[in-house]
Amino acid sequence: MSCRGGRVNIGEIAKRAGVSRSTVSYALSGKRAVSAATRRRILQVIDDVGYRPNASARALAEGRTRAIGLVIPPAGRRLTPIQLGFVADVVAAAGRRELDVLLSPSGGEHDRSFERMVRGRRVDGVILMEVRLRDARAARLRESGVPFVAIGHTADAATGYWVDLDYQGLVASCVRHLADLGHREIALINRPRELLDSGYGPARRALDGFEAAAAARSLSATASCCPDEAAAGETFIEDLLAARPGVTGLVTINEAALPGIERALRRLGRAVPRHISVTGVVGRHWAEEFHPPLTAADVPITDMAERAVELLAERLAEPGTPPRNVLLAPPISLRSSTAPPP
Amino acid sequence: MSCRGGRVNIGEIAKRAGVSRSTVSYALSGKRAVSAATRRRILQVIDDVGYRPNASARALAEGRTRAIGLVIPPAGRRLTPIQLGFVADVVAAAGRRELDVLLSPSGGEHDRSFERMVRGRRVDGVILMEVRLRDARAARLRESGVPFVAIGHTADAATGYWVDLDYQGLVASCVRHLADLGHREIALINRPRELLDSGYGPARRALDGFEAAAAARSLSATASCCPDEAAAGETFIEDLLAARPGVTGLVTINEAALPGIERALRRLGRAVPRHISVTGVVGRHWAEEFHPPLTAADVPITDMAERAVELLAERLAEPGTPPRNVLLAPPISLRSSTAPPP
DNA sequence: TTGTAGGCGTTATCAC
DNA sequence: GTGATAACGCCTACAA
Repeated sequence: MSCRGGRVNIGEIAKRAGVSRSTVSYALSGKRAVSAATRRRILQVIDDVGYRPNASARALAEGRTRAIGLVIPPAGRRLTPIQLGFVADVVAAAGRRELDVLLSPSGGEHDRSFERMVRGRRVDGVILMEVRLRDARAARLRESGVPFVAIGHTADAATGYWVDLDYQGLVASCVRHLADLGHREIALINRPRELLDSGYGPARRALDGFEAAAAARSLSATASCCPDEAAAGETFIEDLLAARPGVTGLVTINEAALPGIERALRRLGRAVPRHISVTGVVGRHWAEEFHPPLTAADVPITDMAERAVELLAERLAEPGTPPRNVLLAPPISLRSSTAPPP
Repeated sequence: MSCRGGRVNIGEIAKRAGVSRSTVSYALSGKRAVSAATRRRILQVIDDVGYRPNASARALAEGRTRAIGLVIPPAGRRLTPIQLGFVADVVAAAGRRELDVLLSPSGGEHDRSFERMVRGRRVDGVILMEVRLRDARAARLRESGVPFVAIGHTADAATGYWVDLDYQGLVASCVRHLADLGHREIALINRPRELLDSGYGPARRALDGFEAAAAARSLSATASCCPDEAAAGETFIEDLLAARPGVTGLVTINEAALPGIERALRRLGRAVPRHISVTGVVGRHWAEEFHPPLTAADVPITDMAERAVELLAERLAEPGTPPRNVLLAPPISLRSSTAPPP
């Protein structure tokens, strides 16, 4: 294809190929038969001048943009590596389906871009990250009639499209794993309190799963929240072990606190897994960086991104179909951070 | 504004307000005087039905999309937290200017989305992350005539718009800082070798700055590359100190290796900064998470994002102006990881 | 197999 | 101050 990316439009191609504009259009879309000869000629010209249909014009005519929106938490709140990897994976998955991705931070009061996307029909559908049990953005999308897939589910789970991780089941599995090893006193290191209080699903359900499983096995269990930071993880462990020195098993869904947890345990002379076992649900990368590598359920972000895009694409293709959703429960990868208590 | 986000277009608003479509348009854009009364009436209707101009139609008519593209490194290569924070910051900065952001991974062979963006006129301009000294994507944009701002500069620095960090100067400052403290034997921990070899500017210029400054102060200096991973940082330190036990000063621009560096130093019994000093150029977060907090130049991602969007917006507004660029040199934040050598 | 023509929703140029 | 009306570039009946 040549250099001049100038102002070539379909009419120009038609003229050069000696056909009508519709023929060019059909040669490209394949929605009507075009003789092999003309098609070849047209494609040749297109390749020569480096033509590509104008996306805006196409969107206007077709009534769809071939783009999806990805609503991310606002920039202020630092994104966790998991969330950020997810963004990249969504873009990749969408790209495979010839969909472009428009990013919109939201949740703060900069919902301007959110509104632009939604009302301005800039996108055909939306993937909504980090959904709360009751979520204003989800409500907004619903009332605007914009198809969307939520990452995490809302309170009315049955009525929408979503992809989520089975935090409840996974955390319960972790608890049972510890119980099976003989642990009697365990603790949950949850995400920050604000998240839990605002009805953030994973935090909520992790807590539920933890408490239920601990009760079922009659373990002595404490659950508390911890800010998403290494430093916070450090003081968390100090405080925890000061208050409850008998704890021998830790379950965490707070990956960002992990480095601090590791540091504190080492400093306090608690070897993992000899003195204390650690497990939970965290990004694979974090599990592997922990010392010793963490026995944990790895958050399958690439899967989640792929499924979310798939669901959305499906929903766009077949608007009528009943809601579908996906609850992922990745296996717990056995590494070396758990063992029987001392 | 009301709920029905349906198919309202400007004609519908015009009808309800009892005016022509153009009047509605002008009431919104302000490009023509509209009497206070009609304007009020129109805005009232718009607010009632929740109308927003269709972005595609507007783009087609105006000849610009009010969207910019952000070209990120492909998903495969894990994005560093700095890069990821940058994405969020760009989106925020663009949002402030009523610009939407389209994401496109590139560099791998998924250049389809890149081409879609560029040739399909989906965006008015592009921000190109992580530019190489000689960069195919930059060349492509240039020949397509798409305005862009590069993060990092290409070999022909003078001819383009870019925003970059003065790695050369910053690393040199770090070296001089160590020299001033009395260090005589230092080492540079650079980004991965592939990046250096492929002409990745920061790696290249960090090396240059390091060698020049070390030579100027007649320090004994080694520079090597290290993969972007904690584990790699760990073995890096082991190898380095085995080979050159006399090293007392470390300069790094590899933030991802930092946790490993910290672990290795601790395990080898080298206290920071008593036995060994550490400094460099890394994301603020990483500097603060290091123990003890790192004396280092903090990569000013928010600034860089803001300036990049600003430059691009300017370039879009005034196509004729000569290239502008910004070389940021943030101060080195004094924390507590450097001291005179033992 | 191919061409003609109308429409998608805006903005912008004329008139009045 | 305001209203018609022609682009913008593409898609897609409807004809031929």
